[in-house]
Amino acid sequence: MRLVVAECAARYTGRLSAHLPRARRLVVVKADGSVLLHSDGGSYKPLNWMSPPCSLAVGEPDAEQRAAGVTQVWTVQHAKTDDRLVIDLYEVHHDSAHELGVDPGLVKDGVEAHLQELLAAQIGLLGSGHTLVRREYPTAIGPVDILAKAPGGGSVAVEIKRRGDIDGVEQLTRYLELLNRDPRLSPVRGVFAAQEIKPQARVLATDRGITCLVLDYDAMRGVDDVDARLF
Amino acid sequence: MRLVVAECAARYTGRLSAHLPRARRLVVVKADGSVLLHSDGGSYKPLNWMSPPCSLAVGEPDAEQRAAGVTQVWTVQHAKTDDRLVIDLYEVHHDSAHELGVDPGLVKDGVEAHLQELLAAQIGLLGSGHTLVRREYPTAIGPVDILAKAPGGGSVAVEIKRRGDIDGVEQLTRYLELLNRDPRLSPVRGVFAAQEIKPQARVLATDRGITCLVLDYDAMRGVDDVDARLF
DNA sequence: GCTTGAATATCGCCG
DNA sequence: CGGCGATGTTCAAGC
Repeated sequence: MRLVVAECAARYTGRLSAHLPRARRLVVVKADGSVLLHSDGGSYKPLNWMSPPCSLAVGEPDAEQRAAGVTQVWTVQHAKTDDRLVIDLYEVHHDSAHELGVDPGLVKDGVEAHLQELLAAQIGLLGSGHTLVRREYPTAIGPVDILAKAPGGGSVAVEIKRRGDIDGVEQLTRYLELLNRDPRLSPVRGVFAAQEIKPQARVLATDRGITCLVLDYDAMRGVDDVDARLF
Repeated sequence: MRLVVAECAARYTGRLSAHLPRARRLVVVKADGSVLLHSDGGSYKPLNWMSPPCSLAVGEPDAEQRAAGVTQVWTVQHAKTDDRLVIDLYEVHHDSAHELGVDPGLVKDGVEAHLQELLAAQIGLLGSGHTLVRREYPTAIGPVDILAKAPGGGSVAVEIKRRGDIDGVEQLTRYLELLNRDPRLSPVRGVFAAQEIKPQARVLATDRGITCLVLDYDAMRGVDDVDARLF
């Protein structure tokens, strides 16, 4: 990522034509070639930008531009469309480059985390007599969403998804294999819990002796709200 | 505007809950207090952000965070809602501040300018036999969008708008009054061209003997593309 | 000021 | 890869 703070003007052509009069701005050049032009206010949206895939060519100003103070002309061309962003750079106040690496990305823990929280609080949904051991029960291959004790002995491992797909069943299967090696927990039964369980996932789960549990998010929130009002 | 490149992790709560695992990112703090967290890829949208109005408070990490390597904790709180973004900063690789001043902002010369360009290239849309005199034909009260020669003698003045409103008809009327005083051009007929013409504008234009011409932007672009392919 | 609709929308899911 | 819907949407125009 390259960060440039400079006096600049820009012209964009693509779906529309637009231009930015000369002003001091932040120019961000990302590793994928995309470019953002940011002012010191507004929302997260840049004044102008070019989305990837695109390429940046640094050129020389012509005589007229040079006389006006332009030191560099950047042409950012989209690889697939004819979208083009041309930036005239005047005085450059800052210019630095940074290695950032690949980003793990944003994790939205909205619904899934909330479902885990709610199911832990309403552990009886697994069946009468179950007790919570803990959420995010650690194993060598990652934490299990919920681990509970079954009333008749043995344990229950729960994998929670917003949408229950085959991947989730596979994940739970790996956990179960590991957990069942632990004599303090064994036998460990599996519960695949989700707001919506795909037919293929249900077939696979059932075939492996895993119980499917469809979670009614609104109903669970309702119970939670009632609890909250009681205390 | 402050630019920080640092190892960081973040948590956002507001309309949803989300978190960013630790990674090296760009943190932009704008003059209005808004904050952007950018990775080295993706689109112009930040991984996470806080929109203005908001305030940034820099705090100390607690013992546990300090042991994990956190050096600063930034809390960005929205002024009107309970939206909050908390950023844990680990190693800081870059930190600089820049005065940018007020930005004049983006000027969209998109559709109207493009329509003028396209109509000039497809001047036959005014009727068979018309020839272009010039775009932006200068008058004492400003340039007329397009001036053309009519096949039977006389001229045609065209006012182009994206959305044709009464104001545009008034504008064209003023131009026509002026242009008709010029014996080299007279008689000058008026054409009011727009992607969409409001009923009131159409009534006024018709009443004044001005022709209304609805422009099909996509079709005109299509013709333009065909031309481009031929050359 | 509120409401409505477009956006260089972006983003994720589903077929 | 194309289509559809949601977005912490943002943004501008109309009323």
